[in-house]
Amino acid sequence: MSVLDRRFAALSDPTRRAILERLGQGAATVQDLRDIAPISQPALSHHLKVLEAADLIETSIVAQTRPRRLRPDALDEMNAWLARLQTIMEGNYQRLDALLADMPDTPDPKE
Amino acid sequence: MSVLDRRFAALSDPTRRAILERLGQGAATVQDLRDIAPISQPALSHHLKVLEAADLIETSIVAQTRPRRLRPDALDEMNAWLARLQTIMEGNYQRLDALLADMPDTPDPKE
DNA sequence: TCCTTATATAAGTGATTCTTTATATACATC
DNA sequence: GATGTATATAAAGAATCACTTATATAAGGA
Repeated sequence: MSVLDRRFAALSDPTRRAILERLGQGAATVQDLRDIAPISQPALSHHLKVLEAADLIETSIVAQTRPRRLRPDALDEMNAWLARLQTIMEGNYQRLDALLADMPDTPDPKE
Repeated sequence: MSVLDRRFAALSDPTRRAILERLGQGAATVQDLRDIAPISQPALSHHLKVLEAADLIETSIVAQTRPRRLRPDALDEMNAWLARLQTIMEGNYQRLDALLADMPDTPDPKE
């Protein structure tokens, strides 16, 4: 499973999207996130693990707490993929050329 | 499961992303898509069903064939969600930059 | 040391996903 | 009507997922 696979899969869950939106306002611990959904603490920790496996968030260590924050470049790859497909769909070749020129290599969605 | 859930989940599979990229070049039947991945015809039909349930593609009927094409507005909602999160993130980092610039001393950059 | 807080991990369960082969349905052509 | 082609659906199995409760680990404070 590629990182791109994991990222899209991670975003397919509304609880995980809510976590990301909450982290958009700044770092948060598991306790801080308890009220984003009516689930158990282990379930929440599991969602965080999924998000971290997708390289969408990162973890620091402060005493017993593990504040999570968003990775700034996390969405770039997905945005690039969506933009490329949308550009193809819209037949906007100028934008496609610009996008491809910005890319280091031709992205291959297969792994 | 919301449409947004289904869309992100649909994109988490590389075979389905390959199908979408192929459909970016125009409508295609199941037979046209056979070489997208080494899977059986029912498996391919299943992927198409997932993509259609996510409102990413639509189906027409031409004799026995069922040409699929991309739905032009399919990616808008996902783009909007990603753009919003990215905006939140960027705003957060701008605020962080401002905060660091205001500080008299270099804070501990430990992460 | 003992207790509390914060988080992770284990174990188990039910639901969902992805795949296959086999079969059914719809249409075209002969 | 019989046959071939295109696609869908059914059935079944393996793998993964999302959740639970119970427990383990790690650190802080009395």
